[in-house]
Amino acid sequence: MLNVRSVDDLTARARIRDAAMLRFGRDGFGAGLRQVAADAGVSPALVLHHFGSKGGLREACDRYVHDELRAVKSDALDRPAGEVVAELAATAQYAPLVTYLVRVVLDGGPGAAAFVDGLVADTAAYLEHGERTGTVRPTSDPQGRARYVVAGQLGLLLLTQLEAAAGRAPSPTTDPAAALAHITATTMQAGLELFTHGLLTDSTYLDAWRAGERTAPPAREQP
Amino acid sequence: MLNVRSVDDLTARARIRDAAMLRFGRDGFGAGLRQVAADAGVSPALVLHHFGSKGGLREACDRYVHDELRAVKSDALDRPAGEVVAELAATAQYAPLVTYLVRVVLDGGPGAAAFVDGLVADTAAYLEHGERTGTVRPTSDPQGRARYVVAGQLGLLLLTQLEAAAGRAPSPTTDPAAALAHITATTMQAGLELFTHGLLTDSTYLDAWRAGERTAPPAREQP
DNA sequence: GTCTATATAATGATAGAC
DNA sequence: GTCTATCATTATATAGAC
Repeated sequence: MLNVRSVDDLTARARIRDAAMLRFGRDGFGAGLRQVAADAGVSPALVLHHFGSKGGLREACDRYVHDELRAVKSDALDRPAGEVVAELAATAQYAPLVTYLVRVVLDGGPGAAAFVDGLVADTAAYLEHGERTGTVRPTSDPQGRARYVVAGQLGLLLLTQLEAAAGRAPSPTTDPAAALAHITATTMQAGLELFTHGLLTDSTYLDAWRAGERTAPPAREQP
Repeated sequence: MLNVRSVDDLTARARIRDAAMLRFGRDGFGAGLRQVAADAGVSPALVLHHFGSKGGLREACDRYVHDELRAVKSDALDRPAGEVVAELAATAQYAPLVTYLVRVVLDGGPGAAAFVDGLVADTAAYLEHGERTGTVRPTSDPQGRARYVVAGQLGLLLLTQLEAAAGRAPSPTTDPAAALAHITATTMQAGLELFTHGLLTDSTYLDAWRAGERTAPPAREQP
């Protein structure tokens, strides 16, 4: 686990960084330095004194998240990445960190692809471990499957954020625990069913795909 | 189908709108009016003359996409929404429209939630149709399942965009057909396997979840 | 309808006092 | 380290000529 610290005994630099993560996470990287400074209770000039430029501030946030995440990951090597992230997101202390991370992915910068690559690799490793212990089915395309699983989790995160923004679900930044409970309540059942039994009743589509290899599926009149 | 029109015989207003959709879709809504005007080959002032404000321009783009999509949808009522979107995305003429749509969702405005709601509803209806015809398994949570499927497709779209931005995959805006082919090649097999057989070997997790109802899954030592 | 020129506000960034 | 004051640039938006 990481250091649990009170809010007051942070250096101004750390306070600015935290404020930036929260503000960028909520509003995107279009948010202004003045806003970040106000959130941190300092002058705009101090932000640039500590981080040089807006880009520097952003990089500092990226580095911080990266380091924290690596610490958490080494603490949870045998668990699925999605679950660890979900647990983090439900912890008030780490929720802004996850929100920021989602924003980085949504923003689509160069760091985003690398981060997602890491998620896919972790997931692939975890699924392979499941295969060895017999709980996960073997697959002909481990990488593709891991990609699919990660994509699903990212999409779910995106959906949750949209619904929170529309006021239809608890906000992950305001009430992280409630937000996770909401995701769980609305998707766990369906997700487990899908992962247990699949969606289709038989393998005609899969067989057709395998037969035609790289051809479009028989799309026109059935799923 | 919709009107096929040449590029030249568009009114300036339409040319500006198209340029805006493309630019906003590529760069996000932070893109400036000057850039849009330059893309359309007009002066910045003309953009505001026609649309009043940047917000007005954005609303015009939203309306246009909404109308086009409704026309396409009425033309493909019995097909899965994801497939229709994928087909559109692969058509050079409509690719910018899809790119813009993805941007709207990523931006997370009020229209985004409504649009996703529509996708979920369509998917739920389509899956129910599949249940009736016997190709899709019944579920205890149709809405949740539709949400899950839509989330997966959104996540896949997001992943594709990230990889394209990182230069590791063909760009959906530059070469739409190649981009779709790439998605298909990298995920269709794994997706079909997942939808046909699921991911888990047995129903212990599902059973445990159903028994505990609304409790967290037995996460610690297996998927 | 379309332009040039301009107003006004906000942005990131700098200089220098304390 | 932290501030106030200010700069240069860009943003959206307006006024008015053609």
